[in-house]
Amino acid sequence: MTHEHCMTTDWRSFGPDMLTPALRAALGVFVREGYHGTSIRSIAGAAGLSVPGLYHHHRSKQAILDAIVTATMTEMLAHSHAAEDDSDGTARGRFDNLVEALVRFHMERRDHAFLASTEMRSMDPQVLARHIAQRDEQQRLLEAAISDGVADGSFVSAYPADAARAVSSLCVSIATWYRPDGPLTEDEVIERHLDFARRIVGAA
Amino acid sequence: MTHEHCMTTDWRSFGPDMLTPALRAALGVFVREGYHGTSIRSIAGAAGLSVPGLYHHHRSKQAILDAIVTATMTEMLAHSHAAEDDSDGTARGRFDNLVEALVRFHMERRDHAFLASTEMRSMDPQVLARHIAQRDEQQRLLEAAISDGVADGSFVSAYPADAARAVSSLCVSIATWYRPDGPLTEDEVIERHLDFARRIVGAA
Amino acid sequence: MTHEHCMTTDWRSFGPDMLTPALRAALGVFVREGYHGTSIRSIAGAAGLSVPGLYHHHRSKQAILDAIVTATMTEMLAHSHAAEDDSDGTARGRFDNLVEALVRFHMERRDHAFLASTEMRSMDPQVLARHIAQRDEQQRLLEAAISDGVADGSFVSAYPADAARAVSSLCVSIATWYRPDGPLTEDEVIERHLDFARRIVGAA
Amino acid sequence: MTHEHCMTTDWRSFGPDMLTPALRAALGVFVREGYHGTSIRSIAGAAGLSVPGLYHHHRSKQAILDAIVTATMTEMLAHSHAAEDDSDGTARGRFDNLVEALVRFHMERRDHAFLASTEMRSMDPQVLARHIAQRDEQQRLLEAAISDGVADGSFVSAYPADAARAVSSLCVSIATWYRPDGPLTEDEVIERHLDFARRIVGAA
DNA sequence: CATGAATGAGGATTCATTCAT
DNA sequence: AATGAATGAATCCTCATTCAT
Repeated sequence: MTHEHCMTTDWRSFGPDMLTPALRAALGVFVREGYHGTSIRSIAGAAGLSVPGLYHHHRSKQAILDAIVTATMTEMLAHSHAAEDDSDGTARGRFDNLVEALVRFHMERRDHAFLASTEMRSMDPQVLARHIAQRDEQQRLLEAAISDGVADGSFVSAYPADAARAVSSLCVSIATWYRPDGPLTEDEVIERHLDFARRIVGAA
Repeated sequence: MTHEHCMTTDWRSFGPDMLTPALRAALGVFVREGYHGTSIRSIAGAAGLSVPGLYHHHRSKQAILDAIVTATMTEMLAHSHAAEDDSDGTARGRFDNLVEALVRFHMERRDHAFLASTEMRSMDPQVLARHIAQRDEQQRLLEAAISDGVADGSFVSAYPADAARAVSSLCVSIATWYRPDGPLTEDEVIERHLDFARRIVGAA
Repeated sequence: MTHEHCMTTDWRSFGPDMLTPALRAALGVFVREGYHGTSIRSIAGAAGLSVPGLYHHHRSKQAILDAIVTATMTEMLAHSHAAEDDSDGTARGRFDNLVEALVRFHMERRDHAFLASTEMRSMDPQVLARHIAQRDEQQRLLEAAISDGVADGSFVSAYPADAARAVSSLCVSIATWYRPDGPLTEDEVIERHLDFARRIVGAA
Repeated sequence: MTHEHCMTTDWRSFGPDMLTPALRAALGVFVREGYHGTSIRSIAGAAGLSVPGLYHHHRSKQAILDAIVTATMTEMLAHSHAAEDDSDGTARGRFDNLVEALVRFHMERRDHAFLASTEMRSMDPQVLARHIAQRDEQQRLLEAAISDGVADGSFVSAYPADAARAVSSLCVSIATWYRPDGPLTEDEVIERHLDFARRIVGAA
């Protein structure tokens, strides 16, 4: 299965994110205090910048949120596409890779994913619209793999769309509780959630 | 299975919640704008009170959040206990009823549950501690049913604790997307999520 | 020396003041927190009354201050007049008694005197005017005794009015530091300040 | 008598104080209305600043009080030390200079001194502690001069510590009534209070 | 890019006071 | 006289944002 997306083989590994230091600092504060609980001054402080210095890089607080969320969703989609492209092309292969990519992303980009799923109500309409569009694209990948699997008999589900949402919700929720220094290794989390996901779709 | 809990048969039905009008108004604004995005003025406005009128009933914004969250978690636990008490006592019966109770609660008390799971970072340490204690009690009910089911062969799961968290996350996420006027009826949501939950724990 | 004032022989002894319990409670809070730093609610609390209960007795916060200050100054003047009436009528005798009365008053009615001298800037013009009138009457008693003493050679002072103010200031300042449980007994304080006062006016 | 203190010869003259315009404006309002009776808005208005403009310079209302009081006490101590250093070293010389310095300070820095002695109950514990420490240092200078004078026979007093407090109170009270446009010139006030002070300590 | 200064608008909270009961 | 409920105005302080340097 080939595609126009890059990163075909690298979707399992995560380097540093694509955020500028200022955005990374903002992310940390946003996650800890919430968007509205965060002041521009505390972002600037965390970034080691003066307030006007921060404004030199970003037009507004909302633009900072936008930049983080967009970069996050873009990276998540890139990993998902790469994972699917890297699969054997079967419904089961695509599903497994998509789930693994989602699980990995919500561990490796825990804060990013948490912010994106948690601050939707703080996004300006335009920003929110773009975010939802990207989230929906992600959702469609999963739904397609499940529907195809149901069609060819690999999966057994009476309501594939709901199953897709359930699997997706499950993966997203990982960002809520996973800690790198917690009791579970990354591989254990992947293994268990792949198991849960396969069960939800009734994989043989 | 009988118990000291009340509401033994009523756990499937939900009347109006136990919130005062002011708290109910606050809940609405909190859900729409977030705790920090909500001003006391807008709460008072939504409640049809003047600002000092609101303060007459509640000591602070945080106390309002506390009152809502505590009432919510208390009601959720009451329903869960009643559901379990109302079961046939088998692991499967207890699990089914607990899941159904959770699903119902996250539909019928969508805003309440959404707020409780979404504003943990806005809670003062003391409030947060009580919230977590109640959430943990809920989680233990589910875990016990699953573990018992695994022990007696009703369920098949290599990691019951993680399965309990997965089922719980799934139910909680319902509050994120369910709408009473959406495409799915309550009964459909219950049926499908019971199905997902049973699959996750490998019910026969 | 006889006069129309009562309490001729009792000016050395102080029973409970003439304040109602509510006013006494208010006095305590005013002294501790200052007039503007004190809320009606804290006065009501200290008095064991509800807020409307307090308003039943007193028209406003300012009326409370007025009642305390007026009662205080009236009592002080009564003691001063009684002390003078009780003297042998000589300049020296009147001066000694007046100073002793002042010193006693600023120890026995410490809070009252402290408030009266400290919250002049918080008094409404009308209240302030009455307060100043009473303070001036007090001052005149002292000045007259000193002037008479200078005239008859009992005292030696080139500027009796300034000496009167100095003696008065000295007595008033006692309310700032004197504590009943402090190192000095009342009699010691009286003895020493009588000494200082006599020296200031150059008593033989 | 030489010392490490500066201003050895200048202790009789007062230029503009060391306060910033904002602090000077605050001082005026504080003296007129009292600390608790003064709003940040009125300080900002008096200073020709917006409210946040004022906060740009000072962290809080209490910090403004602190800055004024600390500057005041520091200047008073500097003048007292300089006055003592400038004396002939005898108990009488030191006493005279200290009293003159105190009297001058309470005329030239009337508002400053009035605020410092009047708003002690409005100071936060930390601020209050520093203020008291500086006030005590001032008091010790006076006490030492008096004790030395009693020891060498220059003064006659049975209770030097109380005499020191009396002299000090007398000087402080000047800030309460002195007005530059009043009936007494500075020199007259100095002359008279030096006379009172010397009499209190029984100077020959 | 940093600094320092500035601001209108708004944040949560409390004020003195009133009134129906 | 007490209670509970209410309120307009004001409290201290912080917000996101801007501009001159």
